[in-house]
Amino acid sequence: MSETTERRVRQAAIELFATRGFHGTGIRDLAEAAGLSSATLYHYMGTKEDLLASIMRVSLERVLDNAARLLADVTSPVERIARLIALHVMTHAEQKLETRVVDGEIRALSESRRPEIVALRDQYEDLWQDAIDTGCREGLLRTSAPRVARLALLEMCSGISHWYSADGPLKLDDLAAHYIEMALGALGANCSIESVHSVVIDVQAVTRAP
Amino acid sequence: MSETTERRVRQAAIELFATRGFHGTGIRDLAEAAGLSSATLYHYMGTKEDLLASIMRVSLERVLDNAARLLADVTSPVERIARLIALHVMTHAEQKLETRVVDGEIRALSESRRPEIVALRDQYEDLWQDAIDTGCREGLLRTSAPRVARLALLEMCSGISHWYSADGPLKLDDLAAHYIEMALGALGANCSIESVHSVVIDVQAVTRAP
Amino acid sequence: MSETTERRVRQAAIELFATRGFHGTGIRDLAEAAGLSSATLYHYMGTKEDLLASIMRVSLERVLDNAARLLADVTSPVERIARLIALHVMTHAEQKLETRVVDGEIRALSESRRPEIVALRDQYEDLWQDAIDTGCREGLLRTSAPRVARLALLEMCSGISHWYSADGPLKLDDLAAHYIEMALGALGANCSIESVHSVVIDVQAVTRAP
Amino acid sequence: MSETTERRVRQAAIELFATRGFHGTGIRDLAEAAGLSSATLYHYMGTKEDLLASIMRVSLERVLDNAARLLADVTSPVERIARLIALHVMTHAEQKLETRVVDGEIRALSESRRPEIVALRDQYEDLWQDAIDTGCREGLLRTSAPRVARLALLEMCSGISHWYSADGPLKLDDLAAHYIEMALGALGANCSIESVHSVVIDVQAVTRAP
DNA sequence: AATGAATGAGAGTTCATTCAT
DNA sequence: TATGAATGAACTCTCATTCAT
Repeated sequence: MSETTERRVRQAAIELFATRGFHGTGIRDLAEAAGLSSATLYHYMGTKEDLLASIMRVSLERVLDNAARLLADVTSPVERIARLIALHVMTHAEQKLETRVVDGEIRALSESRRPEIVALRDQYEDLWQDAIDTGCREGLLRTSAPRVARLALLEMCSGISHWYSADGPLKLDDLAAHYIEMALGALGANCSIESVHSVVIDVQAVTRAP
Repeated sequence: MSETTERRVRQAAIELFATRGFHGTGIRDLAEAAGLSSATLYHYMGTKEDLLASIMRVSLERVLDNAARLLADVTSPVERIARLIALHVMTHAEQKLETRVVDGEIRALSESRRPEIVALRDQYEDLWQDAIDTGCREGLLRTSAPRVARLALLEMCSGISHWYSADGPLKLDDLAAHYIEMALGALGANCSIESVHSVVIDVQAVTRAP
Repeated sequence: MSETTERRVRQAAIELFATRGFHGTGIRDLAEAAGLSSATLYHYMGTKEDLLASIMRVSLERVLDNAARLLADVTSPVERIARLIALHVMTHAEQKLETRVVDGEIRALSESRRPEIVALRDQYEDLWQDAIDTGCREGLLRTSAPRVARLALLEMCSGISHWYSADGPLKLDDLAAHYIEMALGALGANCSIESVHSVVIDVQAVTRAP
Repeated sequence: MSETTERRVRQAAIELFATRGFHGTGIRDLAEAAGLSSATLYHYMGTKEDLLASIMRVSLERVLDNAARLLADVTSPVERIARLIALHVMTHAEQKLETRVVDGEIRALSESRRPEIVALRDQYEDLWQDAIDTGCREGLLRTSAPRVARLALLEMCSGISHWYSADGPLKLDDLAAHYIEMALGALGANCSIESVHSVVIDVQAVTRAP
């Protein structure tokens, strides 16, 4: 099974699922975008839903892996949040199509498929929740409803996938720094991170590691 | 043409489009949810896309109207932002299904239909942008990228439509206040709104007016 | 739902399933034979398999009903067998296509559908077995393996559905009489049925009753 | 071309065609059952239909050959019939899958392929017809419609392929004897075959000869 | 106001088969 | 000998929509 053709199929699916939605994407659209006949498509995937689930799984597992590496040995909850924000923003900017699929098409999964993906997503969001809760407990953050804060910040940071462009006026590291500042401001942290930018650089190191 | 039947159709559409997406909703699903045959459906709507566009238009025009009434005579940019946030949050909580359709299904509109709706949405978002820009100009807000701030805050506040429940532990007015605080924190405003709650009350008054 | 159109669909299905087999019959063949588009077909049936199962169920229930009426008040096992044979032969001649479907396409049913139909078939075949067993017990029949006899006779009589033609040289009542003689001969019964033909006439009366 | 692999393919085809039917069997099912890829399959067969026709041809030629050897030098029509019955029953029991394919899938052959196979089958059935006709002419059999008798008996004896099991309570030679008795009974022959069992033994000798 | 009947187009998926390697 | 890759055609079934009643 040609590795590169499979990648082409996945890439085509990511692009189409992201822009037209899963249900808005026909198998023939997919085939055309991948430069294959619709029958050949089925050499490289199971069902259309299999393909969707696989895209989601890979994406979520990658971000979970990156998060684990970024948070290892970091104890300060504010620093942990900052890193999560930077990772999230940069992931949602650099894989904007993929993340839109992950964030937006979970409802398209069948009842039997959904739990696996939702579990991965929850596992990731728990990292956020834990960091926020700890920060509150230690008096470093001020928010009256930590759960709401998590939801609000996740949505805020995910949104970048809807408009980010590498050609835009702001460099991605500046954007990430900006989001860190906004988020910490929203959480009532006195933004005393020595260097917001050093966080961004650490994230870049991890996400570009082999 | 029975007024209430039409409302039932629209309500069914809002529910299904919100939960399954436009392309994920069949005309037969719609008919069943409205308690009609699929043929009868066409007495109360044009095409499926007409119905979607109409739902969006009505929703956007309502929020624009509410915003206009809320901002009339309010000059303080911080107060204006606070009011927009409260309106947005409360609208996205109380009409969570409808707003999910408006926010999430624009891509399902055909090229010819989209501009009208996008124009309404842009008109609404411009209110936010203007308030933020003014606040920055007057030194009341501190944000290095006002456009990014607008996008981030809109996403953050819209997100409530994905999880809000009237049965939840937080009352909506508390939630709105919380969002105002988070947003102003993100914008670097010293949250010197005398009474965040009075804003919320004003919004409630306007959105419940005839 | 037009009664006659539905009948046309069923009749087309019976003809095609009988001559080409269930898997050899496409939904488009079916539609064409019924004079409908393939989409319209689905107004008159569920799935293709639903249609098959329904055809089988109706056919088996009809023959069970006829058998019950024919055997009521008949105690002589030889007479019972004779009646079952006549009914079977005449049914397999007059509904030769339908019976070929019932006899030959059970394997095409899905695992979940098959039990219901098989149960009906078994119920019918039990009537044969009971009559044969009783005849043996009472010394009226001579066969060393009653179960084998039942299987052999059923196959023998069912076969008529593969070649019977109303235009053939033998009238159906003569054929039925012939089969009764062969079967009773095979069972070692001295064919002392006073009048084989009276049995045939009784069967005709029952199968043509409302 | 590995002899044994080809045999595996044929055996897989026989099993699947017999249990699911020709049209119900996919080329991939076939490949899987034979332990090959579907492409490799085509080294060992022509088209799917070629394979079916070949299976039928081989089977029919074998039974014709066996019949010829069994009937050589046998002049008594009753003895000839008995031998044909025993051969038929034993063949349909020992090659139950193969014979089900031959008997049941002729309709799956294309118009151009069918005549050849039908000719072989007719050649075989003519042996039966001739024996029955001769028996009638010589007054040894009593049947009013010899053609019907042939059809009925063939069906009766073929049926064994649908239920025979080597593990069943009856040994095959007893079964064959039973069928001979039933058939001769049906034909009105006073079953004065000195030894039905000697017929069975002769058949076994012939069918197991090289 | 309401619907059964109808349909062309298209959905996702599998078909039998070929061919370069 | 064996197979991954490929495909046009076909599969069953659903789509959004129309129309006569």
